[in-house]
Formats: sequence, C-alpha cells, structure tokens
Amino acid sequence: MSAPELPKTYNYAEVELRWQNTWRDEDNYFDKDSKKPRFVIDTPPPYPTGNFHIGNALNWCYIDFIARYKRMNGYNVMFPQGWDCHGLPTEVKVEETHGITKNDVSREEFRTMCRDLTLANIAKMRTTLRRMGFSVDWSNEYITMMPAYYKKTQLSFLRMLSSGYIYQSEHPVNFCTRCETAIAFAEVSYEARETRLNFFDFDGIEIATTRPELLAACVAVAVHPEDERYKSTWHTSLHVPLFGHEVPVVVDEAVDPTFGSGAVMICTFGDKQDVHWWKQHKLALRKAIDRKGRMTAIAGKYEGMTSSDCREAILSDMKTSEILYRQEPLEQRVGACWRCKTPIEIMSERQWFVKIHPDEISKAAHEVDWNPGHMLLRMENWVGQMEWDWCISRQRIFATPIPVWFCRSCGEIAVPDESDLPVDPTCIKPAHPCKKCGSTEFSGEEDVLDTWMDSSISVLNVTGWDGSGTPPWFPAQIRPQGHDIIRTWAFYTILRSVALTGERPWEQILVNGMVLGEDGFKMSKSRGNIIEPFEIVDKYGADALRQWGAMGAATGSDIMFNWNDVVSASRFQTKMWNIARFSLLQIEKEPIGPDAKVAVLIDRWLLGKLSDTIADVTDAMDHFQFDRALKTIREFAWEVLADEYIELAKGRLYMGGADRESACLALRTTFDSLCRMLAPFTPYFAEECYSYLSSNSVHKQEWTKFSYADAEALREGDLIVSVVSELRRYKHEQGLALNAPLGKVTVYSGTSSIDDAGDAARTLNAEVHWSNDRAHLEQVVCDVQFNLGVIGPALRKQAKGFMDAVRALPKDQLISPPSTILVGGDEITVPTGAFLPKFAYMVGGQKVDVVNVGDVIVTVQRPT
RNA sequence: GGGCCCGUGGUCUAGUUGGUUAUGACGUCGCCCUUACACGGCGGAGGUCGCCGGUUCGAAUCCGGCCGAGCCCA
Repeated sequence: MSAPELPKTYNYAEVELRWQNTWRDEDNYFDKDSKKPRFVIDTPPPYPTGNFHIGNALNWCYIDFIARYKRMNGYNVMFPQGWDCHGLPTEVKVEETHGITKNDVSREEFRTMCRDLTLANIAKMRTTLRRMGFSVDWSNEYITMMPAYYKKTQLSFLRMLSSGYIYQSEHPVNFCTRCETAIAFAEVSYEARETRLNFFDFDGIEIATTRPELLAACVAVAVHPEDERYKSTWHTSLHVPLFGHEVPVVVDEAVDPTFGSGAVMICTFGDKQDVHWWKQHKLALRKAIDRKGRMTAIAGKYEGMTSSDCREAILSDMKTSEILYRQEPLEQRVGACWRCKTPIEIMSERQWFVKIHPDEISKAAHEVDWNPGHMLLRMENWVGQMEWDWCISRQRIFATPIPVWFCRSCGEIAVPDESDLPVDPTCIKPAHPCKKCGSTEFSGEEDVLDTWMDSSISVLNVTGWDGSGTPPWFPAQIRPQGHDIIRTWAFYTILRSVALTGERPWEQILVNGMVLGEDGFKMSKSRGNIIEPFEIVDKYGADALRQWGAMGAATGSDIMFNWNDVVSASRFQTKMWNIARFSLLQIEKEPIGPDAKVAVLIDRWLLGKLSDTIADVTDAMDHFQFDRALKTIREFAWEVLADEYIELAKGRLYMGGADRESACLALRTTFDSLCRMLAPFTPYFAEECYSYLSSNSVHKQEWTKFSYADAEALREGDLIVSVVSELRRYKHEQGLALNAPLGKVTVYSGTSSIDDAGDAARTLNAEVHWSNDRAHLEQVVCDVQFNLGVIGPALRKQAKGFMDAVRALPKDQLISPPSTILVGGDEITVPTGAFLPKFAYMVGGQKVDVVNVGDVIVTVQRPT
C-alpha cells in the first residue's frame, strides 16, 4: 500500500466527476452467457421531456441501490434504460416550436420533427442519469419510437389480434375533443366543478338535466318502476322539445326517483349510465357532437356550434318557449382528459379494443410479490371495477401505426407478414392480395396505437421476446415504479404478459411514493415548489442526493423533499471522510504483520458490533428497507466507530506494539466493510474511500460477509462504553473538563474481571480498576425496580398486588428475595428476575462518589 | 359516497407478534478548539404519540367511533 495522504476535506465535485470519467459502461453490462443467477429489472421508461425530475430521481435511486447490491451479491444484473417516446405532449411541443399544426405538414414530416425533438431530450436526460451515478446498462437501452422497438409493439398487436384479444368495433369510447382522439378510462381524471341542473318541460313531463345541449341526442326517457308519478307514461312515446323527434319511455330500476324530477332523459351519450341504458334497452344512436366538439347536423339550427354555445342557445330558446321551469346549482365531478383537462365526451366510434379478462389479470397480479403489500389492493380495486375493454386506437400521428389494411372492395382486414415489420400502412401496400376477394386495392389504417401499447411490453423487450413463446429471461425479477401508475403501466403490463406469454411479468414489484415539495404539496410550476435534481447535485453532490432518496422516508411512502436531509447527508460524508483519514493514517503508520490478531477487548467488541450491523443492513437491503439500511450504517459509523470505539482506542493507537496492531486490524476490517456497505448508496464516496485501501473498485467487491461472534466481548465492551459515558456525564455534572484528571476509579462488575488494556484509563484520564468483587460499601436499599416484562406474563391480573406486596417487604428481602409472597391472601411464587433492589451507598472513613452504571457500581476517588 | 394510507417534541421522521426511561435528523440552550473532524465532541431543555371509548395487569402499537390531511376511485 502506497496510498497518498488523504486531502483534509472531501471535495465531492472533484471526486464525483473523476470517478464518473473513470468508470466504464461495460462494467454494468448484463452478460447473456453468464452462469450467475440473473436479476433483470424492468426499469420504467420515462417520457423524454428533457428534464429528469426529482420523482424520477427517487425511483432511480431505489433501482440503483438494488442493482448495485445485487451485483455485489453475485447476480448478473440487467438495469436497462428505456424511453417511452410517443404521445401528445411531444406533438404539442413540436406544433409550438415550429409554429404549425399537425395538418400543415405530411404525417412523415411531422413524425420526423417529433423524433428529432425526442432524441435531443433523451440526450439531456442521459447526462443527468450519468451524473447521478446510476449504474445503467447502456447496452440494453431501448427507444420505443425506433423501428427495433415498435416492430415488437406491432408484432404484439398482431399476436393479440390473431389470438382474439384484440378486436375492432363501434362502441362508445371516451373522447377528448381538443386532442381529437379517443382515450382509455385510465386516462380520464375526474375534476370537481359546479354546474346547473336545468328543470324543463319534456312533452308534459318534468325533466332535470345538466346537459341540455344533448337534447338532439336524446333517445329515450327513463323512469323508476315504483315511481307512481310516471306510471301512466310507461311504454308510450314522447316528443323531444325543440327538436320534435319521438322517443320511448323506458322503465329501469337504476333511475334515482329522488334526484331531480325522477325522470331522466337518456342521450347518446351524456355519461356512462347512458351507455348502460342504451345497451340494455337497445335504443337508437343519435350523434349530436362530432370529434371536434361541434354540433352535428341532427342538431338542426344549432349545427356547427360548440357544445357550450349550443347549451346556452338551447337554454335561451327554452326560456323563450317558456318550457324552462327553473335552474339549480349542482356540484359534480366531470371526467376530463388527464393531459389537457378538457371534459371528455362519450362517443360511439369505430375503434380498436383489447379484451380485458379481469380474472386472469387478478390471478397474475397475485403471483407477484408486492412491496409494500397494500399496493396490491389498488390493483385489485381497479381490476374489480373494469366495465369496458381497453380502447387502444388513437387518432393521432406520433405513435406506433396500427399494422392493418382494409380491402377497398370487400372490407376484409389484411395484416402484414411478421417478417415485414415494422410497417406504416399509410405509406406502403400489403404484400398479398385480399384473402377473401383477391382485390389489391387497400386503405391503410390511419389510427395509431395508445402509447401504453408500447410501454406495456417493456418487460418483454428487455427479457428478449421475439414473438415465440416465453422470452429467455422472463419473468423479470423486479418492477420498480410509482404508485401513480398502478392502474396504467402495471395493469397493462400484467394484461399483456398474460396475453402474450401466459405468465406473470415479474417476480416482485417495488412501489415508490411520490416526491412532495418542501411545503408538503405536490411539486408544480404554479406552486413554485419544484426542486430540480441538478440544483441539489451542484450544491451537495450526487451522493448526498442519493442518501436523501434512501433516508427521506420509508420505502413506498410519499417523501417530502427536505434540504435538511441533504445537508445532514453531506455532513455524514464529511464525518466519514475524517474517520477514513484517521483510520488510514493509523493503518499505514506501520505495516500490519501477517500474524496480527484482534486480541484487545474493545477491538473484539468493535468487530462484534460490526458483525451485528452487517446482519441488520443485509436484512434491510433484502427487504428494500433502504432507510433502515443506511440509518444503521450511519449510526454504526458515527456513534459506535467514531464516538465510542475511536475515542477509546485512540490512546493505544498513539502508542506502539501488539495492542496497537490489534486496533489497526480491527479498524481496517471495519473500514473495508463500511466502504462495501456504502457502495450502493454513495458510489462515488465509497469508491474514493476504498481506493486508498485497495487498487480495485469497491463496486467489483463482494457484499461484505464478515461475521464475528464474541458474546463476552460484546457484553464487557458495552460495560466499558457505558462506564466511560456515565463518567463523562459525571465529569460534566462536577464541572470538570472531559480531559481533566479524575483520580481513582473502581468498577465493581461483580461477575468477572475485565482487561481493557488500559483503554478506559487513557480515555478518562484516570486510574481505572476493574474489580470482580462486590463493592465493599455500606449499601442501603432505597427502592426497588420491577421488571414488568417478567411480572406481567407470569402473574397477569395479580401483577399490581404483587408489586404492592414487594414494596411492603423489609428492605433486606429485596436483595435476597423470598421464594413466595402473600398477595391478597394467596401465597404465590416470586418469578425469577421479577425485581432488583436499588441501592444508595454510604462509605465509612473515606469519601468516594458512587456512580451507577446499570446494576454495576463505580466508585470515584477524586484526587486531593 | 366507497377503498387505501397517514396523524409521534418547533419542523420532518423511526417505531405493530402489546412490556420498564418513545428513535433519529434539523433547530435550540450550556460546556469544551482533547495531535481525524468546531461541517466536531460532551451534556441539557423540549412530546397528553390527533380526540373519545373499549380489550388488557400493561396500549404509540390491538378493536370501535370521531376529527383532520393525502392518494385512488364512483
């Protein structure tokens, strides 16, 4: 070892940059030919906004802790990085920056603009990922908009089409008239708003509606079977006001007779309930609103108006014709597009759907180990209330094309050969004539796929799916993701894995919480509480941010960003750096001989504590309890190693000889294990520390397996530490400086004599005697201390009476307890260890102070 | 309206097979610049563990109700 002296301060900026430039990507590659057990991570592919935000950072911290820990434990780890590119936000951004709309240029030109923007954004985000020290496997990067990936999306579509999972049909779907596309239920968010409930005359019946603009789409009026008010109208028909068309009156139990007037107008479609009634009563279909949100021809004179203009116009006309009775304010929650917040319309359109089989999804979800366990409930709730199938077609451009053509003469569907994928059916023709009629005239499908169709096969992609059965590395070992996308990404992935392979996609799922701002609210531009990862990294370094990720909250809980945590993380590194400087200085002062042994009591104690710490940290890591793991490491390093051990061993280290060597060996063992345990959390810092100990990378080392059992050393070492601690408190109370001479200290440990090699004496600046004798003092029993852990279980209801009886005993019987005692007339056995006497001490002749350390007596004879 | 989660010193937080004095961080107060560290050490103050009731010898922990915050959904 010829390590240079460690700099006085830890310069995170210099160190982190240096190691980032030293590490090689190949070190993190998944080895396809490896015989090691594999550990495949289904990393979430973020949307390439160009900004890797702090929520992503938390998610990736967890992933990187796991990846690094698993590598150190001998696993062949795949930590891939994907990019989920397609979608509306990029289209909107492109329209903005180029000052165009999607219709101003060709589909292909528009896609190119979207691709260029996406690639630039990905480049920015890669920089952040590297700066954070994430050990990503860049040989397994995937970009969903690239042909290599979306051909798999198309392949999965064709497979599910042929196996009957995918079908097309005209069916009511959620439709965003601003985005001009159908959306799935998972993409509907509910917004509270106030509206008006309008009561009006409907051909003699009073009807209450929140959506008068749908009058033209009215196809029936419904009443409750037990509502006497409307019995006479059953199975008659009514004329729709202002429009005049005839609609039937239907009877249905789902009508709430207490809401409004008790009579409901059914429109195609005002809400989900309308869809139910429409199906159940086989009603007509009247489309009053088109894809752009304008009124259609059936709206007559209102044609071309927006729906809100139409609403006002109709209400005004109702007033004019004196059929509007009254209006009442109403709180309601309206389904809206989750991206642009425009209220959705339910429209009947020809769309593509994926069939949902709740039972098989639920079964697979139960075969996955959920962390934390309660997150499975969210999946169960979502799966249990699915009513419609998943609408996967979108009327957009920047997305995976649906690989289908329609025969112009007979309408038959044509699909490409799998070997020809990927295809854009709007640009090329099918390779074969129509199977049904032989025609060669086709129209390509212009609809594209929901972006979740891309990302829901991420696990199939990384596990090596090629369309033939179960992929070679399937299922993945873990899916790390946030709880906000359980009903989308997790749900769709399980669905697709079951549909395409028949199996669960992952063995485990680890769900992380959301990151909240310092004010406790969700981070948002309008609140101005956004903190960017680079801001933290600039000020305190990536390792400090990573520590915040581990310690900020229990895994799975939402976590509030907090500068304090980052500051204390950074301070821990400073402290640890000084521990390293001290340890390495001592270790390197003289070479440690090959026969060196850890022989001194407190050194053995340190190794025993280290061994316990390693066991705790390993257990925490195995259960993804990163907060517990890092906290245990920090407490051990700071308290046990620095404040307790080094303080005690310091004096001995300044001397020479075999006792010094014992300490050096204990220090080196401890420091080595600490570096390894810190490696997953603070990869830069751990690497820098370890580089002074070894020429190898700490990230190539095994997870520490150090184990050391020495119950005697633990017990006696704990006593030494307690004695020193109590005597420090004593000095403080006596107004003495900590290093002031203390005179003669005698510790009456009672059971065994202790050889601490003089550590306590040097630390306390006192003459310390460890006596195995009892203190020859005049003891006076002054009180009794009960052990409720013994008394409670043994005596149950008699515990209180027992304690009263013991208090009433003569004092000498507290020292040697009687075997039985009378409690409320019953003679009961005194349980072993039920209580201990508390002593006060008097000394005849010479004055000594007495300090109690647990049940051990320490006397202090101050220098005169 | 339903489901889930949460409520612990000034702030954030750990802590459930029930057990003596409730964890840590930041802040705060006092003493100490002891040859790794003042970004440090030692010591202290500060809590009706949201409220009420129940089970129990014993409840932050289990049960019921209430109040409050959050998330998901109707």
